[in-house]
Amino acid sequence: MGRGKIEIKRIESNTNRQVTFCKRRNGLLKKAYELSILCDAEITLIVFSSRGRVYEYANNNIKSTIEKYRKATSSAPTTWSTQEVNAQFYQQESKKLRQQIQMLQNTTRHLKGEGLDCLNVKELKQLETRLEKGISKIRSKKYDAILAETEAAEKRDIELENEHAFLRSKLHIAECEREQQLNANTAYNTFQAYLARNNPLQLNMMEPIDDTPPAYVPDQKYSLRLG
Amino acid sequence: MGRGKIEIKRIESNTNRQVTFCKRRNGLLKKAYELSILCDAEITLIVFSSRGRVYEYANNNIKSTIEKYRKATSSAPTTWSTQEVNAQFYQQESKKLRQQIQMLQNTTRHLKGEGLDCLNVKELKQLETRLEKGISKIRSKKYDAILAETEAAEKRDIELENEHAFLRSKLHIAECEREQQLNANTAYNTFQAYLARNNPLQLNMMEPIDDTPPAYVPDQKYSLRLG
DNA sequence: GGGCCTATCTATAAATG
DNA sequence: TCATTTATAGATAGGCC
Repeated sequence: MGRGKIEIKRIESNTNRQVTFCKRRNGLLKKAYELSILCDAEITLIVFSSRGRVYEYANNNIKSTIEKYRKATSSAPTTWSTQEVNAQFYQQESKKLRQQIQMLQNTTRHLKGEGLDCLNVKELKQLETRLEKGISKIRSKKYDAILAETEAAEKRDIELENEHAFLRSKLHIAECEREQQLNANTAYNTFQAYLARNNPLQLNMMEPIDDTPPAYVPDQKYSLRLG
Repeated sequence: MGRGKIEIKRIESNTNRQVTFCKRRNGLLKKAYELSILCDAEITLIVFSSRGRVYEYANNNIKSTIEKYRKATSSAPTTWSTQEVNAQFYQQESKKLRQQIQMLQNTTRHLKGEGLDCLNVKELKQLETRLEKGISKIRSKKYDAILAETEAAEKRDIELENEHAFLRSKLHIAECEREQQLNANTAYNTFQAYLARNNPLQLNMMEPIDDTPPAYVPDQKYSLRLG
């Protein structure tokens, strides 16, 4: 139906295919709707376009229709849905894991000395032996660990002591330098006082005096003496 | 398309509805097929007749298409199938259980004195204390068990001894009776010999002699003595 | 503007009452 | 079966990101 008859095979032209998809999809959905109404049928129609877009028609709940279809076709119950298989698998897995946990808990309880009533003398002796082995291993490991920690602490002590000594020597040097500077300053001040008392022309008295001592104090002294 | 236009509403005539269903269903399936071919679309079509018969078209695996649809529409993940919920639940359960097993195995290993490298001195000490407590409990239980077993053995000994004594006394009585009988027999034989030597009439000598002694030997003796 | 989708028009094929 | 209704091919335009 259309301007010409067409062969039922994939339409090569992208545009034509796209347009035809749109038209025929609408037609299909409409016909599905009409059939469901006219004949009281339950219909689910799912269409994926080639680019992955999804269109659907369902006159009823789509999931319930799918479930109904599953039941209707599962007379051969060999095919399980992924979810069903998963559920079963993990259910069994859980069961096994729970059993394993039971056993492990029993073992742990016994090793902690609990729930021993079900054991006889022989089993108690075996348990005791095992615990003795364990405790000896633990003590050995503890000894190693203590040794290691002690060594680490000693090493840290030594390092600290070294650093301490280094800092002390540095401080000593700094103090010495400070003292030298103080001595120098004292000499300079003495010289200034001397100038104030003995310079009749008041030379240099108006110059600002900053904290840093003049670089060549001795030269000044000498030059003054020579002058 | 047909001899007359029809209104889209449920066809009341059963026969007409049936015929229309058959025709339109085939038409729908055909159109679905054509669309899937012409436009390279993935289509699943499920139709239930009002009498419960199922018809379907799917150019691809119907289950995989349905799964694809689920995923495509599960941007609103409010509706999960029972199987999906189950699978998820048990999957999480398995995960948790596996973690629990991991922890238990670690604990057990530590209690056995294995895999201790990850522990520090404090943890090792705690472990040691715990093991010591365990071992003392086990020893106490072992002591109790040994005691119980010893007591049971002693009790059994006593019972055996009692039984032994009882048997011995019974045997003693039996031996006494036997001896008395032997003595009685000796007296009888002596008497017979006496008869043989002193009885001129050979009275009673031809009587058979059986092993069982006569019931009243003493009386015979006395009677003979008196005679 | 460009790619993708849909609507409109019309002649004709297809569906179906 | 077949008259008649419907669907739609082809071409093109409109709308939306």
